This record gives sequence, C-alpha cells and structure tokens, in this order.
Amino acid sequence: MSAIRGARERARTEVTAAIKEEARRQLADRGAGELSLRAVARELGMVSSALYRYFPSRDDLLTALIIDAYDALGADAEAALAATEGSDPVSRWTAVCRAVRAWALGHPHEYALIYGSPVPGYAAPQDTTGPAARVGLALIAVARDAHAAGTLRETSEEPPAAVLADARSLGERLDVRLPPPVLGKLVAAWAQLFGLVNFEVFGQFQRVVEAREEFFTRAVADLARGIGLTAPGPGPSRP
Amino acid sequence: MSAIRGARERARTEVTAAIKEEARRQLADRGAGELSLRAVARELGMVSSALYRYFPSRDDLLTALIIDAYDALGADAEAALAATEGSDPVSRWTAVCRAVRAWALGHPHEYALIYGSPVPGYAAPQDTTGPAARVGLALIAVARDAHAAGTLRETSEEPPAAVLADARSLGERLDVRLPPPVLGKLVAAWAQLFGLVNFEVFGQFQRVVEAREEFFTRAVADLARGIGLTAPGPGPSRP
DNA sequence: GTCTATAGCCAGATAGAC
DNA sequence: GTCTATCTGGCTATAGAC
Repeated sequence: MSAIRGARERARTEVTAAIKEEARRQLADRGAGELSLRAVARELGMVSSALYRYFPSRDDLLTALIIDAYDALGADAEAALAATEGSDPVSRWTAVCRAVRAWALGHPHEYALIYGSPVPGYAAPQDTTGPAARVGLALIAVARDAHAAGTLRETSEEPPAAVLADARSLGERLDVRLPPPVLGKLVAAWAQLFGLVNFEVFGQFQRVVEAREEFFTRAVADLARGIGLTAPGPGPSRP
Repeated sequence: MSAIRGARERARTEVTAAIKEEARRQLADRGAGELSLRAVARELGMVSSALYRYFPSRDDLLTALIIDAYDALGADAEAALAATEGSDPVSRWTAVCRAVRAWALGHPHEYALIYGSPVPGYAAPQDTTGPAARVGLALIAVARDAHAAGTLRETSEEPPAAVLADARSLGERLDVRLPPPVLGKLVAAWAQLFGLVNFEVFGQFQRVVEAREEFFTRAVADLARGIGLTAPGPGPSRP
C-alpha cells in the first residue's frame, strides 16, 4: 500500500512538473498576465478541468512559478558564491553578479516574472519572500566574509541617519555583523545590479551597449569597489 | 469651412485624449498586456468599434501610451536639468534623478509600461526611441556641462577596449564631446539609476528600505561621484 | 484523477446601416 | 463617426459521470 502511494505521489509530482514546465514555456509567448490554464492543458493533452487537481487556481500556478524562479536564480547565485570561496572579494562579488546575469539572460521570461512589472491583480503571498532574498543574501555573504577576513575597506562618509537606521535594523534582522554604512551601500548596489540586468534583458541597451558582457563585468566590479570590497592585483584602485 | 475643420479637429483630439486617459486609468487595474479596447470604450460610453476611428488597433493605442509616458518622464527630467543650470554637477545629477523617481512614483503603471517587462507580443516601433532617450540625454547633459566647466574629474582607470569602443561610437552618434571612459560610466549609472527606481516602484524595498527618499538621494549622489562629477561643500569627497 | 458539458464571462476586429 | 450585429475566438471555474 505504501508502494502504491509512492507511485501515486511520483505520478503526481511528475504531472505537476510537466504543468509547470509547459506554463514556463508559455510565459515566453504570452506573458505572466495572460498565462492560461486552458492553453497549458491543451498543450499537455489534458482537459482544463484536470489541472485544478494540481493547482487550485491560476494564481497558485503563478505563485509556484515565481517561487521556482527565485529559487533557481538564488541557487545559481549561491553556487557562484560557494565556487569562489577563498578568492578575493571583488572576484566573488563579480562572480555572483555574473551568475545572476547569466541566469536572467538564459531565462528572460522567468526573470521578467520576478524582476519585471508586477503581475496586475496578483498579490505575492508570503511564501515568496524567502526565496526572493537568496540573491541579496549571497551578495551580503561576500561582504561579510571580506569583513571577517579584514579585506573590507570602511567608508569614510556616514550616510544620513534614517538610512543608517534602516541598515542597522536590516543587519539585526538578518543577524549579519557588518558596519551599517556598508550594509546601506550594499542594498543600493543590490538594486543597481538589477538595473544593469534589467536594461540588458529588457532591451534598453540596444544600439547603446554592444560589448555587454565586458560592460557588465566592469560595472559590477565598480559596484564592488564602491562598497569597499578590495581586490589584489596590478595596483590598488586608489594609488 | 476652415472653422468647421478646426472644430472637427478639436473634437478629434479631445476624444483621442479621453481615450488615452481612460486607457491609462485601466493600465492600473489590468496591466499593459490586458489593456482592452472594449473596456475603454465601455467606460467612455462608446461602442468598441468606434475606437477604431482613433486607433487602428490595440497596439497603436499602446504605442501612443508608451510615447506619452516617455515624453512625460523626459519632460520632467529636462525641467529638472534646466532648473538647476549653474548649480554644481552633483546637485544637478541628483535633481534629474529625483525627478525621474518622483515621476515614477507618481505614475507607477505608466512607469511599468516603459521600464518594466516588455509587453508580450508587442514590438515597440521606431517612434518610441526618440522619446525614450530623453532621460539619458538629460543625464549626459549634466556631465557635458561639467566637462565644459572643468568640474569633471577624469577617471584614472581605462575600461576594457570593447567598452571603450561602444562609448566612443555612442559619443559620436550623439555628438557629445565627453571622454569615452566617462561616457561608459555614465551609461552604467543610467541603468543603475533605473535599478533603484524599479526596486522602489515594484516593491522590492518593502521591509528592507524605509527611508526611501534619503536612501535614493544618497545612492544617486554616490553614482554621480563615481562618474567623476564633483560637488563643492564641506570637504572634498577624497580628502 | 480524468472526462464531458456547461455557465457566464471576455476579447479583437469587421461589415454595413445611418 | 457612431451605431448594431456578427464572426471567431478566448477564458476561469464548477458539476457530475465514470
């Protein structure tokens, strides 16, 4: 009997995966707002009502796709972080950023789902916040490790008090021991990273930037230096 | 007869404006992908087929909205530029950026239309590129004026050759005389600015950044300094 | 879990009268 | 320019048989 249940559960997860896969495929053609259960069912050779056994509504399917996207992106970012353990902070930062960019370019529609315009009429449930934080946490980890290793240059200028307070509270909430001014800069760099990725994925760089990989790598390395991460190599950044 | 034609044309532009206005209102509820001519007509007390006298298709209406949005945002950015003529470059840069942010926060759905995910199945026609460039040109103007006034600090590090080539070609195309390394940094800062605005408008800063205005102002001032713009005031940024 | 059938909607676009 | 009417398609979601 447990063997039967095992088989049933296996079948269920397989169909669930197939539905999500087809739905992801359709994101490309239609966009998140027009994601249609019927169309997914049609393509899968099922009838639309059968899908409701797997996802109680269209929004639930959308939520599953969003969580999957955040998790896939987060996993790649974390892999880049782990793969560069021991390297200098700027290289690690750049590696994480490049992983984000690579995933975004490889999955533009899923990327749009999580970092593009919010889907109208769809409110993200609480379940998405955990996966959504993974990239940010990977970036923070770079700075945290650098701080622990003493390769983090402290910034001379203090941010405004309100910004400092936000950074302090964020640091406490995440239990990360970093100077609040650094954490503040990190949050800004996090948003700016996605500005670069957005513009490339969404086509704003057309006829403006052609050497996109080099451009991006350079830009995020500058971001890293702005935070206070330091790189060894041919001469310090401030002679 | 010319009076009649004048009246007719006036009526036509008035109806056209009413259609666009209602369409903008609906962007908020439905999103760009779901913008519906029928719904617009219904709300205006017209019948759907009547709209086709004003916009030959749904996509044409969308194009008009996109151009209007780029123009409205661009006009605000240019106004900020003009209002700060003579001020120091960092203040001017910050003013233009703040104008962008203010417009985006005031018109989130129109903002999403132009800087969010591309509308699926919609290809932006060539007409949008001119208006789309206005914000970027305003930012460039800040640096150009600073360069002319000698308040632009040249960067010490050269970008990679390919990035330099892009910057050079962009500078020629826009006929702007700025050191290519600066222009390269400017393009990156342009994208990064919209990363900050995106995260705020699209809700990514929820539970992360509360003092948003101070945070933003600080971040874009840092961007300006990264480009080489200098501000007078209490101590230089590099003592 | 899957099926048929159905309810109750919505859309873009066109034809032709007035 | 606006109307009615129509074509041709789409959709979410549920009920109830098997």
